[in-house]
Amino acid sequence: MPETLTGRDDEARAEQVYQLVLEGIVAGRYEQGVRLRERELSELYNVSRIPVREAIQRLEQDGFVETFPRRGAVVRQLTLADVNELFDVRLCLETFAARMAAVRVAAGEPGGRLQELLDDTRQAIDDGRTDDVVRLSAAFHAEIVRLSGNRLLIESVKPLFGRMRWIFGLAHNRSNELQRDEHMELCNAILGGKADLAYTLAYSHIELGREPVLKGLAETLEP
Amino acid sequence: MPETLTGRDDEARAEQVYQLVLEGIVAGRYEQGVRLRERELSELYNVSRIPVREAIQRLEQDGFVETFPRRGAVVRQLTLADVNELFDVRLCLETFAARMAAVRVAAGEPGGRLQELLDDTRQAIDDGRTDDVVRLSAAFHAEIVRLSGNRLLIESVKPLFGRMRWIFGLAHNRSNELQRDEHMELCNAILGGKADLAYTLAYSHIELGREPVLKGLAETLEP
DNA sequence: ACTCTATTTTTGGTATACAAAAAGTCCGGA
DNA sequence: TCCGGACTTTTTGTATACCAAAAATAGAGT
Repeated sequence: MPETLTGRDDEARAEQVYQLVLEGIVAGRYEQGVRLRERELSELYNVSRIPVREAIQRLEQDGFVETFPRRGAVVRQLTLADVNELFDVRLCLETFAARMAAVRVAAGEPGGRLQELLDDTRQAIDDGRTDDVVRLSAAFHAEIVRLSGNRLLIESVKPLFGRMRWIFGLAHNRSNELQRDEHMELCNAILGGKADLAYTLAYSHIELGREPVLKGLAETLEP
Repeated sequence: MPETLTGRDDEARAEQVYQLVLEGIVAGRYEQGVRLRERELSELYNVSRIPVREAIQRLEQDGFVETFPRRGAVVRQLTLADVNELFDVRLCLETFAARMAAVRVAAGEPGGRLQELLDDTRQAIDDGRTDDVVRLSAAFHAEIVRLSGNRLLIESVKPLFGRMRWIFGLAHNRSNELQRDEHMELCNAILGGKADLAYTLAYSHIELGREPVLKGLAETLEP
């Protein structure tokens, strides 16, 4: 097992445990429905139960596990309804973020790393680095939210992005090329300060992602 | 001090500590900027540090305290920017909830306790029970979100409502009468299945609440 | 008054213990 | 064989005691 708290352990233990377990869940090493026992994890990662509890608590907030009183934590079972709900909430928040980002850019705020992320994605696609494409794509969405300037929005969206990452691990997505094109259009709208256009483009871009993910997940769920 | 874990303490200690501290913050007993020391709280409430830590962690997620590594938790300082951000995110999520609630009612789902809450508010206003009016008003908003049927949305909105309660404790609101009229219109739109109208009414109702709260808070912040 | 140092507090973490609730196991009877 | 209840084991939630290291505070010297 490659997952031990190696090297400098002067970092926050709870944070490390959180990351490791999260990685395990997203990568599918912890299958859905599996119980996460405190002692088990604390022995596996060589920490006491306290950081483990803290990590589990955070995993629960972020929607990866479900806990039951006196029964502990279980890796959540993702349903199609969950995915639909996730896309609906993303539509609410990310379209607003796109509009606000455009408004702020129009008002003179810097455009952040938007263009840069887009260029990097281009490179990653050309090089066939699929993992990087996914990561950069997610970073693009996160950057838009960051550009909205609304800290509460950023905070509210964070758990949604975590879930997206998880879902993408289970259900593959549509063409990276198509997505990048949409990102480019959206990027131009935001950097051009065109708020309504940014809103519309963000809406259709997110909505276009729904069906493929639902289909992909449906296959994984019922083989 | 009336705040000790009295009676049957067979309930979750962490939950009780959370509630008690939260109550203290909302009621203004813990002023903004005050440090929340683990030992202090554990002695005050007669529990060990573990439930206290868990409670503080949850208070942080819900936006009531801020924690700094090795320095612990501090009651957050609410700024006007925070209030604006909160209203913006509420506009995103609650208007969507109102629309969805109307759609679902139109599709035959039950209308929940919406009408009932409205009637109770009427009574509370007539009786001059101001606290109940505020509580019922908040419950009305929560009920709309619940009727949206989106569990992720419900979850995402919960911390926002907690913050609203806090803010209303600091800055008083506009006329209960006016608000109730708006609630009534919104209720009718939802129960009538008029999705677009529900959306519009929810939007203006929330937006109308912004200025008074900002003004009220500005006075409290700078006396 | 102001800065630098020494002392005390406080956090984040470990280890251990224990009651009570779940979960798991076993056994006898239909 | 299958079922249901009694018994045993696990696991959580919490308490207590303790520690290193960082932060806050007090103190001393200029």
